Amino acid sequence: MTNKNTPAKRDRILDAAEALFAEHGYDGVTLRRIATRAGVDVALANYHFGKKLDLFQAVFDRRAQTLNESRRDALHACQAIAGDEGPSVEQIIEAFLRPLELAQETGDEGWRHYLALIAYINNSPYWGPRMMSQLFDELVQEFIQALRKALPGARDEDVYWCYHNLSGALTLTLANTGRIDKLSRGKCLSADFQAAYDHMIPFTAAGFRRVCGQE
Amino acid sequence: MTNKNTPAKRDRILDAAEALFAEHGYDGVTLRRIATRAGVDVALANYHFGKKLDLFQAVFDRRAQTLNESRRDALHACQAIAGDEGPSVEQIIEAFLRPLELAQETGDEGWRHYLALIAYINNSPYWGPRMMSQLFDELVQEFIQALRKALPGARDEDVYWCYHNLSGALTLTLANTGRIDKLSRGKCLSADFQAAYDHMIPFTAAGFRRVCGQE
DNA sequence: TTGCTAATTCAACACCTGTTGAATAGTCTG
DNA sequence: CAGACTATTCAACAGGTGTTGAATTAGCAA
Repeated sequence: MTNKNTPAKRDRILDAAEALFAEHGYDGVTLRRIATRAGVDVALANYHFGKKLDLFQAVFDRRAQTLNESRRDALHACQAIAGDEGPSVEQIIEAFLRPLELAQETGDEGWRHYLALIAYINNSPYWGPRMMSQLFDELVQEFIQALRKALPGARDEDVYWCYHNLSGALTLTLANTGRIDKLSRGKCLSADFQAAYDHMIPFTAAGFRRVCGQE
Repeated sequence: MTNKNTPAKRDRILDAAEALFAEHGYDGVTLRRIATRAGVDVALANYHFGKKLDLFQAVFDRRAQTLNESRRDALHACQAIAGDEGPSVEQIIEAFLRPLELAQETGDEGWRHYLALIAYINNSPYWGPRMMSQLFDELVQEFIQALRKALPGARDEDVYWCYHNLSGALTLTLANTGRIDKLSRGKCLSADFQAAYDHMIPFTAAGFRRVCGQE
């Protein structure tokens, strides 16, 4: 009988690469380090995924669909409840953020690493433009569309700049650098994602309303 | 006579390293690429700065004092104008952000690269905790102190989480990834820092007020 | 068992990495 | 001019890099 306690080596490679890429970036990680962490020979990564860049892409792809689905479900759910006039800014942002919190709280470290990887890619002038759009833009546009409806009369560019601020606050949260821990001398913990979102939602919602003239 | 049109090679190394580190990160840049861009032999970086890590630190250090001074001046100036009750949240955030805009608009590309480098470091789970505090925490605490005064009765942790959101929005702006250009189909340009700050100031100020119960 | 195929390891390649010590050129002082 | 010191290049090192083809093992069908 095959041992199903430890995941297959292919998955262990993805897990190891995910964690290491998230912390050190693409160039900061060596295939040998990934292989060692996965308990596997170097050549196996190549056999399963091809070049290093393809492995990077595979890690990035793996959880994207799941994440998009739960976010889309959350958006549609709050739209269904809200009825004709549509959900409020707060409800939309909540649908945008809470699925991430849920993923982070599963006890599965993989999701935490994956979201930190997204933060790395999104903040990188090199990777950001190359990789983010292909997987996330379509859904983001849906959220922005919903926000526009919740902010009648808002100028398009204002909505985009507001989303940019939201995206930045989220990105730094996902990166999970522990800097707020030091600044606040332990009063805030960057690993406490619930607290982060509890503050981020009213913070950004108020920003949207103010900039888009709805107060 | 020595040619003072082209800067000394030592400075050219710093400039090249600054630009490349900002775009590709520490591990994504090779000393040979830096040397080539600077028009200089590989060994010269070592002669002037020692190890690669020391060069990285030297790049990070070079403009920090200048930046901190202009930010501190801006804060003290708005405090002097405001008098006893202190400046408003908007004025404090303005003092926090505008010096960056000025640096970015000098035509000197160096400052743009430097601020992108800060974004890279700040968002990195590896470098962030190791490098940000030493140069920037003292002044940041001064700003947070001013914000506390402008938000009487606010809970400390709320102020820190709000600052975290501000810091995230700023970081993504400095990274200058061009993603908002694509999302907005050209309506917004991530290179347009003035527009970014014009939106970020009211956005984050409204967030502070809402979360800290001042509305 | 014998095959067959996919999964995995082994061994090695050509190349690139950061770093260094010696050699050369440049600059200023006396 | 000689001398001294700094700045810069040259040449090379030991070790690490991604990648590959052949060899080995495991899993399963007939």
